[in-house]
Amino acid sequence: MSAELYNNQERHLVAVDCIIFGYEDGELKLLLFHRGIVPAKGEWSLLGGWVNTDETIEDAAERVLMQTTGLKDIYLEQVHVFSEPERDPGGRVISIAFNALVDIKKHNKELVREHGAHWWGISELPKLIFDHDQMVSKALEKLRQKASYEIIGDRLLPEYFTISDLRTLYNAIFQTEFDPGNFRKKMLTLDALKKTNRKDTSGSKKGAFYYKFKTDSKINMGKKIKIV
Amino acid sequence: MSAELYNNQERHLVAVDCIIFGYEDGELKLLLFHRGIVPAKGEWSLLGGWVNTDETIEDAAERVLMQTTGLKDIYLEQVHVFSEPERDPGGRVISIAFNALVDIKKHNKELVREHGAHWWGISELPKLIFDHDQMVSKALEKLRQKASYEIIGDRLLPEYFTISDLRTLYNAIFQTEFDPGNFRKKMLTLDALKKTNRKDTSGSKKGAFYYKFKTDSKINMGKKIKIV
DNA sequence: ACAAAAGTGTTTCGGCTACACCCATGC
DNA sequence: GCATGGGTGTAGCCGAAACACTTTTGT
Repeated sequence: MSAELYNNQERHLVAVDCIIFGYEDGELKLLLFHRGIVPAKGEWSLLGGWVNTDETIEDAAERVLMQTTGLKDIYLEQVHVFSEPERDPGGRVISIAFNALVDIKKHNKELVREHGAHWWGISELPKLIFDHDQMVSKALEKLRQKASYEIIGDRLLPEYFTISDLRTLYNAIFQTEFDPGNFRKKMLTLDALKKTNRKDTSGSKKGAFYYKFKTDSKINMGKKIKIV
Repeated sequence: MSAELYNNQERHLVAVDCIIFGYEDGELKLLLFHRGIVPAKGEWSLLGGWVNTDETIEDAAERVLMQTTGLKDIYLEQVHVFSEPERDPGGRVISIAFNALVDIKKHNKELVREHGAHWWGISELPKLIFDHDQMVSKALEKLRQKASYEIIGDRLLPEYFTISDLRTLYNAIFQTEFDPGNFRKKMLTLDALKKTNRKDTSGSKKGAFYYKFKTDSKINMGKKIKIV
């Protein structure tokens, strides 16, 4: 069993591209980068990086995110593999798209600025290079699906937040307006949130209680996948 | 813009592994292979193949399936990328797992026999090489999710089938017993099936009408992804 | 006649929806 | 007091689940 067993086979460049979601000012946002290398230098793109021999693709995505945003322990999820031979005019690159959910408040703004990055509202994205538009579209689809089955705020919101914050996040994700009363009831029946006794008075005169996620997160939405 | 732009980067072997689902005798089955090359020669594995430079990973999966089973136009869906550096003792191979749904009746049995393949019931699989067990587990999860949102029989069942056939397939997929009456009603409300006037009398004295899928398949199960 | 699967009907239950309606407070 | 968002209550609707019941026909 040597490493040369498969030597007759073609080898490929493998990359990861990260769709970095954040949430700020009631809007779902994506972190995009001015591409620093040819081809398409200077255009907007997702955060990408090469996969090395001694790491998994998840490791690679984590490393690239750490180097660029200073964040660690980021939620990552595979989205889709893009492998059109001509997708990157610079050469044949197989790229795995990853969803990354980050708390905008926490990332290292210096690092990000250095890398020529900018947060864009989900509904006003610029044209992206290559097939990155497709990646974003798949990523959003996946994010919505995920958000349908579990509360995903724990990665996008700060530690303490109000139910209204959570609702506004969901409004942004699904581009709709959820009924405040029904939304609250649904979220509370899931038994994933812990009420604190502090209030946020910035949003209303009455003030809204802060909640936080229970430690055993990963609560599902009760919508069991089930047919018939 | 030359093909040598990215020449400093490490290149990797990229493979596809196909989880080939079929349905026969009321059981969900997987097509497994006696591996023909070292390492792990002779052990059971999924159908795998290398990705070439001039093709997408989907092309590669299609090609491998065609060469091995003689089938074309097979339903394929990406499942997950497996990239542990040590997952294959023969070398660092990044593998993309694909779900393939085939009509067992249609494949080229000669070709398959030549390749030392065998259909295994989903509940009595042998130990598989490498991380192929994990692949199967992810594949099943994905299949169930898919089956929850759309009727998937059109790839696994013959052209004409009874509602009972469809129910038995679903029973096999979800390892449960759906209520015959409720199942029938649910499937018919989806408006995806077309009744014929021929009957299958093999299953009962009364006989059951054959149905076929409406041409515009891809009907979803009415379970809209929706929260609140 | 009877067994056995096909197919229909009925009742109950729980969750979602669409509201109406209090509550607390800053102005 | 009144406007504003926070928070609670409730009636109606709809689909899932459970299960009784009717139909058909080979034996």
